[in-house]
Amino acid sequence: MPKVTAEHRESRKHEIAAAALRLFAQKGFQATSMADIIAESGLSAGAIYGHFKGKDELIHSAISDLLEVRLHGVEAAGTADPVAPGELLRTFLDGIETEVDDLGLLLQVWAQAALDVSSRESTDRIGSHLRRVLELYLVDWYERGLGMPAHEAERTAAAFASLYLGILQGYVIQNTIFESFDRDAYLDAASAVRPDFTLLA
Amino acid sequence: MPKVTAEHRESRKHEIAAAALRLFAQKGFQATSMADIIAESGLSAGAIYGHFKGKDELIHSAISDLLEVRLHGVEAAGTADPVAPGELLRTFLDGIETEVDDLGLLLQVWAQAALDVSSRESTDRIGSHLRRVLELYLVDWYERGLGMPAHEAERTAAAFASLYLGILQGYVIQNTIFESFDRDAYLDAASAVRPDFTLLA
DNA sequence: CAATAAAAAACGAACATTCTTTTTAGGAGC
DNA sequence: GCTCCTAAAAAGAATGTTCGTTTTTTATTG
Repeated sequence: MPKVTAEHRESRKHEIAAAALRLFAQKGFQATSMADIIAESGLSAGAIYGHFKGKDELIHSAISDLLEVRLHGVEAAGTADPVAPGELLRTFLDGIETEVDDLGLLLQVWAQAALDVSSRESTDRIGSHLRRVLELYLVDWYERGLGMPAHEAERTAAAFASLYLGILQGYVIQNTIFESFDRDAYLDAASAVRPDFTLLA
Repeated sequence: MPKVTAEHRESRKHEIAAAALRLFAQKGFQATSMADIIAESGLSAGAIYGHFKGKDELIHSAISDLLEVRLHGVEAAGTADPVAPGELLRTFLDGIETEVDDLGLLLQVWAQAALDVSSRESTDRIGSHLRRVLELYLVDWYERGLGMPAHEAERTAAAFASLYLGILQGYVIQNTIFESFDRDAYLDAASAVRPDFTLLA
């Protein structure tokens, strides 16, 4: 009686998903055919369908893999010293750019999230998590870095976490689409953002 | 109903493109079939193919229409008094949300722009234009609203225009994907952004 | 240690759809 | 007569999926 290590089976799934993601970054989800994925993975149709019920499941699984990686990258963070928002953004982006080899892939994921509920829930979950982590860093910075009172630091951080997340998303879009995008200038501007606390009361 | 004038022919094209855009917002570009578009437009296959060489041309034409509308909305702006950035963003978003009935459509366009050069060029052109307009408003605000010296106002505006554009893009993404997105909080935070001029020297 | 049996994984040609596009013949308004 | 359209059919290509077969892997037995 043969025994199958569940790990090996899982890693094969991730292998296929990784091959699929490479194509998704180039052609998008729908324009990537099963034949493409079969060729890129170096396997056969039957092999793929042994691991995934169909193309939809493969897409969702690939997206999950991608976002999960992102999530672990964020978890790994955490420092003793408060970090300035500008540096924080740079760290996040460095992480993303090493994990995701083509940032354009994120645009595909967001577009897909706009179309079906399941993708949207995954993306929402990871995005919200990312926002929370950002918020914690900001509280730390406003409190220990700028010397703000605790409850004021929390209020400001809560308000600005979404905004910084938006700035990150804007970076991804412009970096992918705009030919003459100046990453450093963008991040310099992001670093020069100061909350006007009087307006957040 | 049918007329002979070239305008009517053009307006019929826009009609078809508008019908297509409605579907693209729901299902994305590739998953929308010609049969879908034919049904939604209320016309026949022959009519559609009389106006467009094929699906690709229809997609690009529809995207162009969408972005062109956006461009005109921006052009229409221009006020005597300097406008605070926060209010500026609200005005822009109001414009976008009335012109584009489903913001998710923008996510589809950005994803498409990541995939093919032609879409990317269109999107880049419109985006850059939008950025320039933003920049002009910002110069005005920094100079006349905040009383900054001209050349400093220009430098600051140049640096921050991309950032504000990114904030807008982040709004679109989060508004589309995040279930519990708080639009007002996001825009309030955006309004509370103050450039730290010392960091932009 | 080899031989073997059984199960899992992989193959890949074939299949049934679905899709885009073209073509047909005809009708309505100017 | 000219243009724009309809309705339907169908060609031709591409797609997702299935399934009978073959290969590889694994545990057990002689």
